[in-house]
Formats: sequence, C-alpha cells, structure tokens
Amino acid sequence: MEENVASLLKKNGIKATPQRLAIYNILKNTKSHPSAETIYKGLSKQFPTMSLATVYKTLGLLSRIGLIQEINVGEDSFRYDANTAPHPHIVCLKCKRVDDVGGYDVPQSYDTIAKNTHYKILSHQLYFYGYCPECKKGE
Amino acid sequence: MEENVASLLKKNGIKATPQRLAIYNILKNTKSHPSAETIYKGLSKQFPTMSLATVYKTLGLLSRIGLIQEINVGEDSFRYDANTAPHPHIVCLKCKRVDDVGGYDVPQSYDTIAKNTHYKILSHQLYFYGYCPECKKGE
DNA sequence: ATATAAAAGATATTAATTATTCATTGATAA
DNA sequence: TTATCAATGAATAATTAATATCTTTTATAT
Ligand SMILES: [Mn+2]
Ligand SMILES: [Mn+2]
Ligand SMILES: [Zn+2]
Ligand SMILES: [Zn+2]
Repeated sequence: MEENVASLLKKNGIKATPQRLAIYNILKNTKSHPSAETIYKGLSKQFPTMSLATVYKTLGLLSRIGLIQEINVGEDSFRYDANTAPHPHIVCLKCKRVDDVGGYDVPQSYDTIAKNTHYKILSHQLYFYGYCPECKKGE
Repeated sequence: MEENVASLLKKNGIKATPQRLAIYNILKNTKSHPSAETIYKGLSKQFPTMSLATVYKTLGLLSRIGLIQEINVGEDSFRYDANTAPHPHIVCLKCKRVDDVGGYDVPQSYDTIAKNTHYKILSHQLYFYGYCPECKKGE
C-alpha cells in the first residue's frame, strides 16, 4: 500500500520523500478528515523540522494527482481525505468534527441532471449538517 | 414583497435600512448566486458610499434570521441565495457560475442517516461540479 | 422635532493559504 | 558511488475573505 504510493509518485516523476509518504499515511490511516494544520501538528514529533509550507505543498500535490481529495465543509479551513471516491460527509456544527456517512449517496448517473442543466457533470459533493453524538447531549 | 421584508426586519428589532433592503432585493431578483463582492459592486452605482463591511454584516444578518441562505461551493468565497429552501446547486469548474438544479434532491427524511451516524441532522447541501453550457464548448 | 440606540462607513485586523527566495539536503538514475 | 535535479526548511511576504473597531450618520419611537 505504501509501496503503491511511492511508485505512483515516481511514475508521475515526483520524488517519494518521507514527508510526502508520512502525510499520505496519516490520511490513509484516519477517519477524521484532518486539516493541514492538524496534519502538521500530528507530524511534529516524527518530523520536528517539518515545514507547514511543505504540508500545504504536499496536500496540493496529492490532490492534483488524485491520491487524496480536498473537502470543504464551509467553515474555516479545508479538510483532507484519502478516500477519493465520492461519498457524503456529515459535519458537527458545534465541534466541527467531520465524519463519513453510510447508507446514502447520490445516484451515480448524472444523466437526468445533465439533461435539466445542460452542464457536463463530473462530480458531486453531499454534506449533512447537525450535531454529533457528543455535542447533541448538550443540545 | 419589499414591504414584507421591511416589516419582518422591524419585527425582529432590526432597522430596515435602504442598504439592507437593496441587498435583499438583489438576491431576490437574481438567479446568479452572487458573492459578497459581486453584490458590493452591483450596488456601487446606487450606493456610492456603501461599505463592503456593510454588505458582509447584512448578509450575515439576513442569513441569521432565515431570509437568505449562504452556500459554499468549495472555491473562493461564499455565495448567497434568497431561496432558503434546500435545493441542489451546480458549479462550473471553469467560469465559477452557479446554477440551480431541477429534478433531483436528497430525500428530506434524515432518519436513515441519523440512525447510521448517530448525529442529529438539521440540514444538507448538495453540489454538482462540471462545465456549464458555455464552457463545455471549449471542452 | 428630538432623543437614542442601531447601523453605516472607513479603516484596521485576523487568519488560511499561497508564493518567493535561497541555502541545504536527499531521492533517484546511471 | 556519484552526480543531478528536485524537494525541504526557513523566513518572509503577498493574497484574500471575512471580522472587528471606532466615529459619524440615521431609522425609529416618542
Ligand atoms: Mn470521507
Ligand atoms: Mn439556488
Ligand atoms: Zn460535535
Ligand atoms: Zn462556465
């Protein structure tokens, strides 16, 4: 898996540096949809000299070659996800937690919508908003 | 219609200023989902002294009392819509145009998703991405 | 008409992100 | 193993959307 990423980077003429692999692995091994800042902090022990600019550059790079996706929940900063398949997300309005949603997604055939809008449709994003299990206790 | 808005503002203890009514009317009379900046420019002839801060403050206010909704298409800035009902949008990846989508929306019962996620769900947003009729010509 | 609290306008500030520069380091191919 | 070219890190600056601050103006109730 990590091997795959390294070779995929090389195939694109991009060097497989430890920083890049570490950033990708963080995303691959979490369900928390972290922000650039969160990833940066999470790597500070392993890479004390890691630059925040490197994190941003790497996230942009990985997005560009389709290894991760950028998701925008509407507040503050971007979140990142190693699951590049279209899938819905749910956002806690209080603590800003972002989770995956199972059990529902938009039909993958865009034909009807394309006919109605006359757009050529490539992708979609579906977001739900509400209160997570923790935050809904305090209403 | 404009009368309604003015009285609704007053009912909430909010002053019905010409600037606020003008901003609301722009949104009520367009299908283009303008940004704060676009609204600001659109009012510059009618209100040469209008401050951009006033536009932002008013848009926040109108959103808060439910007269308009804020939509986030994932790029650059927020867009605003006087149609406060949940409805999907489609975004042109090239020219950033935002249109309404007819013929499809998420089922309004959140029961299944609530059961799966254990969230209390309040709302959703559905965005499609692609190329508008104009931009898809140049592929 | 007047008083008053709210809002407007002007300006400054915040904060995420991107960009620039440049010396040092290191991944990769030969 | 070595040379090369890309990437890192550090420091700093630029962007840009959005907010905050403060003084002046004004909508509204009396
Ligand atoms: Mn996800
Ligand atoms: Mn709309
Ligand atoms: Zn929460
Ligand atoms: Zn377009």
